[in-house]
Amino acid sequence: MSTATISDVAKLAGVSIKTVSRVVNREPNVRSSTREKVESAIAALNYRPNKAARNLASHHSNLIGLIYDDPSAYEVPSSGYVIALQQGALAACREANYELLIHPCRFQDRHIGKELTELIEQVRPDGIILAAPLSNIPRVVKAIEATGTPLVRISPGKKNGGLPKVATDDFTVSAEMTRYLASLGHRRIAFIKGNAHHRAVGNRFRGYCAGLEQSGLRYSEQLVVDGDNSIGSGETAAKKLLSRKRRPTAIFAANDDMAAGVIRVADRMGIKVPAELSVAGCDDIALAQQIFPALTTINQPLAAMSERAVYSVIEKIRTGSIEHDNVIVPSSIVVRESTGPAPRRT
Amino acid sequence: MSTATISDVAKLAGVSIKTVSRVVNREPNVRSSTREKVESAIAALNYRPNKAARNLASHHSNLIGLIYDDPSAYEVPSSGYVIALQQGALAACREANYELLIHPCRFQDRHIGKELTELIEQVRPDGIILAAPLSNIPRVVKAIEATGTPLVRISPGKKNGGLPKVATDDFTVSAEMTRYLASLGHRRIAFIKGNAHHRAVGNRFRGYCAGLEQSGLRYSEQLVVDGDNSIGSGETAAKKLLSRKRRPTAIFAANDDMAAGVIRVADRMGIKVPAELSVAGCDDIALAQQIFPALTTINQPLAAMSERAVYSVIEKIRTGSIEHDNVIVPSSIVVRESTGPAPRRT
DNA sequence: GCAGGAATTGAAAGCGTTGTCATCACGAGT
DNA sequence: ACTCGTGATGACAACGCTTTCAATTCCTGC
Repeated sequence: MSTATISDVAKLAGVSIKTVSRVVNREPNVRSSTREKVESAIAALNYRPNKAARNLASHHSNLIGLIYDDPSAYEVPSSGYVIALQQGALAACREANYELLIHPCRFQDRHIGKELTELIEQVRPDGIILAAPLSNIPRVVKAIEATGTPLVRISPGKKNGGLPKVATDDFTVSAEMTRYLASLGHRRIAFIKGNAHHRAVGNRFRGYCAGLEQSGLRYSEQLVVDGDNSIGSGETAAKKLLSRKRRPTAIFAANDDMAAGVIRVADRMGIKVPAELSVAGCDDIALAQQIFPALTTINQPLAAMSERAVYSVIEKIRTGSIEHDNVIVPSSIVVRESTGPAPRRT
Repeated sequence: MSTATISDVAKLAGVSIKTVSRVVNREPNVRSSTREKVESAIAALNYRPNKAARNLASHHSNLIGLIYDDPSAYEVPSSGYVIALQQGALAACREANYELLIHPCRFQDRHIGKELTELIEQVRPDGIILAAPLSNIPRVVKAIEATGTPLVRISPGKKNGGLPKVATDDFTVSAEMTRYLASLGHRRIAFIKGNAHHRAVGNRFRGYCAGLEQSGLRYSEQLVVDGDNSIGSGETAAKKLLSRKRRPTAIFAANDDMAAGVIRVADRMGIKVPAELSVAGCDDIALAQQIFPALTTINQPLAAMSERAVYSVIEKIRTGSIEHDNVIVPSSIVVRESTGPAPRRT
């Protein structure tokens, strides 16, 4: 009884294979008595449709590709990012009866365009989810677009054509974080910018600016430093900021790694967090709750985003278009131990 | 020119489709002039074999399933484990031209057996890699075995039938770590056991015992405490050990999380690491190099193990058996900052 | 120059579905 | 009763490849 085929079922149920196919695919126009006969035959034979045959006949692969920046390319891989991404995508795929194919790749690689083209032509996924920061790399996006495969991007920084995407409102929530810091009494709130390649860096910075204004604070170039998203760059930036005569009482970094760097430097300089300095990050990576003091940050609903992205791409596959092609998933600030009231005296 | 098929290539090259098939599959007995004709036709048409058709005709799915414990089921997910696992498996799959299908699942789930059976019957992967700690759960292993799909387990604790596996020699390297600590002058080396479900916990403990003996130290029940692999349990164990009148000068924990807990507690108690207390862990997770002081630990070559596992399972698929069905991947101790010479006075 | 065997090639039959279209049965409308 | 329309069902041709086995070609040795 290795594997029953559709014709075995048809024979047992006394109908044609087409009718079995109709039942299996939940197509209409099958008398309920017939449906029952077929269903019991399916149960009796433990029949499972053969995916390969189905794919061949229907010209679909039933595969969704999830493409993301390879975390193992880095010294200290931020694997939580990928896991969350996979989790959401897997949940959606399971629900919709698709298979998920993962494809980590390195965007520094010069041949990444060709690599992706090859991959897509060989595997022929029905749809593709492209995660940040790859969703920001034009040659990556273009290579995928050129294959004609439905594509949904996650957190693409810049807008690009009418390509469907799923993102968070970095601007609004960064402003919220800034206002939160201001509400704690901080007047000198510094900002560490991130690597221009990653995420919606610009939006975070603009949110910071807006938050200052909304809190009646003046923007000062003195309080803004560049970083590149690494812990090390956070340390460098912190050293610069904290060695000023009138140092900031709060530092808001565009990602958690840089915020962790800030905390490390403050510790070395003997500056107490949060008593003398409040530190806030962005992304809520696992590290955020592992360091001491635990980091106040902005959560990044990655799983929710990838789940929505999969739903969107499936909608595109099935209907040929996407109703909401610019989904915004809400994010919020997560208050932990690294932020507190501004110190009394400066 | 949507997609060229094998007959398009055959027509252009002036041969039969069977010959094209031979060239594509690198079969022998094709005249090199013929091969060249076919190859240039393939290039001209940008032909890619259709996987679905190929799978249907050959009764293979070209899929390897990687099944592992779902990290997002935990509070603080140890995602590095999964990423490393995926990395090795992906590398091997890419090389052998297989697709990798990932399937995280929760072993606490009572229906996990049925879930896996369903998965395998529907997707029909050609082979399966089962990672620890799932590789230790009898009902999981049995469910997969029952489907008849080739299976290779990673780090199964207990032996089980002649099932092929890939593992590290936890016993030997744990003994090595213990000897290393002894060589630093430590006489009272404590051990924190791990959760009995995870990994080859017994082997680590036995390695510790052997290491003591090899160093001429006496085993003492006083120095062994139970843990459950969590940071919290490491803290609890550390409190117990460090509040003794003659406290240990070194603590070797069966995993890194517990070792991190030890360091945290030592910090709170004002015990300097490594000056007054050496701490060693096991697994070399990302956290190990992020905490301060960076943790001396035992590396776990997860990527190498999953890569070997995939090669083994493919061997099984192709030849029907596996020559080396018990691969041992070497692991070694990684000395960082958390261990040092034993303090002079006790 | 020819038998014999190995190397090379091809024709045709699947593989297990879905898609297309024809057919059939059954009521409603007249 | 008779036609029409609609819902229900089936026959059969794809889908693009591998497999099987027969046919052809090419050598080799005598």
